[in-house]
Amino acid sequence: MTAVDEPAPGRRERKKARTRQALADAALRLFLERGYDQVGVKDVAEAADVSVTTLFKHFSGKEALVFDQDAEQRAALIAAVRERRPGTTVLDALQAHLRGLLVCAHETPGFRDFRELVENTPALAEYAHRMWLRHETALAEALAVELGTPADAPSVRALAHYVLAARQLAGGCADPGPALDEIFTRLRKGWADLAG
Amino acid sequence: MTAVDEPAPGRRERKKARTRQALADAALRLFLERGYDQVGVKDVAEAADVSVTTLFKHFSGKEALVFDQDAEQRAALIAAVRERRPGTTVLDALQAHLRGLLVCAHETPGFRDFRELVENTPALAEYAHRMWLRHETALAEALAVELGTPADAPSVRALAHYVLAARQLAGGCADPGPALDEIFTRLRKGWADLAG
DNA sequence: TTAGAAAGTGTAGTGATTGCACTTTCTGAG
DNA sequence: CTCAGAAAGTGCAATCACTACACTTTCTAA
Repeated sequence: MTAVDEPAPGRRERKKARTRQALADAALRLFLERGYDQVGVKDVAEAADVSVTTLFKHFSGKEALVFDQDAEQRAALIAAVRERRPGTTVLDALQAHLRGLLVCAHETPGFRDFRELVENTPALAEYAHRMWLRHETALAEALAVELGTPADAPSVRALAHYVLAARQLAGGCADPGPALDEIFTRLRKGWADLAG
Repeated sequence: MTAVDEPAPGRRERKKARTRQALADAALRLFLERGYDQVGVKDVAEAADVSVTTLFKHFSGKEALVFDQDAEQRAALIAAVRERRPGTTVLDALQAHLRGLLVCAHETPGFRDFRELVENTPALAEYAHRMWLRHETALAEALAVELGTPADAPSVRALAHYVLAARQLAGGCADPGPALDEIFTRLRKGWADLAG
């Protein structure tokens, strides 16, 4: 939805993107087939028909091969806050957004296997978690703007962190939906003076 | 403070403990001197006068060399909840405990350098964080006992997680003390029905 | 047209971590 | 006391992610 880069694709850029995609695809396929630990970066590179050196020019590490969505994820999160329906509180908007993510992960057929792979591979689970929590600062800034407070206020940073953490917290429960509701209800009480 | 293991030390156990300690000491010294990344496990092993293989029989990885306090840390956390002064709420007790940790890390001269080392070394910072968050389940159980709720209730798990996260949250602020107070005030509001 | 940036390659290396086969050192039952 | 075996320690070779380097092959843009 946020397409701002089509001014001069150039053959070069196209090839580059193609290689990158080939790597990501090969990686996901192999990981799902054999398991993360049973696949070496060498295998991925070979499957994508490039050298290992090239692989590392495109991705910062083995885990990064599976998470190419960082930017989109963050953009969606911030958009959920900034472009919420008028009259909606930020917490309502965030709750809805997180619910969407949970549903997507749990019910979309394609995401199922991916989700399982990540959850059953400690290295990947951690990486995903780290990556997700890295949105904390961005979210805190967005919240600060909406609430009219400084972005480095402890209460705002904490709220941002707690909202993000709510995802894993709810996701780890037997029944994620109600769990998410409960957590957000409590957050609303605690932050009633800032976000209703 | 929790000494329950003196039944049959045996020369063997003693030597084992000594080797372990020698490794931990050598590691901390070298890391502080040269920096974590500038020291190889080989160097540590040599400094402690054992083989690299032996080092890995004692510690699960390079990072673990610096964190030998996992069990004590958890015990202290749980104790802060279970052995709190009568009439004190669990959140009061936890807040006091966390404040103690912050003060200790910031003012005790010996801990200063250690703290800095950990914070300036991504690998260590992450490891410490992971390790700390691993107390979540234990804390949730302790809380559940005190509050008379099931340990896997989302609200309890979330509270445990949020309390633990409060440490880093406050520690990252310019003025940790007030930040901690503010966060706990909000948590108390949100969880008023469970922990006053 | 051509200089140079950018993509890609192969080789060789480092550093953490593991497996294996082995020696040494204690401990506990007989 | 002694001896079998568990546990601690050793050395070596290998794996695996990742990096540095020096090089070739495109493309692009002035």
